[in-house]
Amino acid sequence: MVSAPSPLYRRIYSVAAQIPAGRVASYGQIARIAGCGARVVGYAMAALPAGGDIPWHRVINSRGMISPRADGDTARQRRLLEAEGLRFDRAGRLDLAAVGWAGPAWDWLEANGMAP
DNA sequence: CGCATGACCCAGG
DNA sequence: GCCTGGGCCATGC
Repeated sequence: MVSAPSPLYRRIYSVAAQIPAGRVASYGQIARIAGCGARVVGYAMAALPAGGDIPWHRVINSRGMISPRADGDTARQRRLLEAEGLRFDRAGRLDLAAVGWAGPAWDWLEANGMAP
């Protein structure tokens, strides 16, 4: 048996579950919505059960990079994101302005009716 | 209840 | 652009 996550963790998971495919959100962004510290979001992700329905791979740090995970398998997260059409630059970073959840560039496109 | 740990963030040099 | 130090706060022993 597995013990149920705390209410705070469920809020964090609930927020993460709403990130659309093809976009990413930072820990701090989720933390602000869930009402907790950014560090707690990372802690919640580390405690996430494998095989769940939470798109944990769409959660990255504020620099647009994949944070070193407890499992150490950052390559898997990168493959999952690339499978959704995301592109990493030479430094292994994503363009948050373009693919960030409600990023400025995306907002501009929507405001002008140019969003896909 | 104190202490250590951690998939973070921001400001400064 | 990189590295450093401080702040953040829940969880487990």
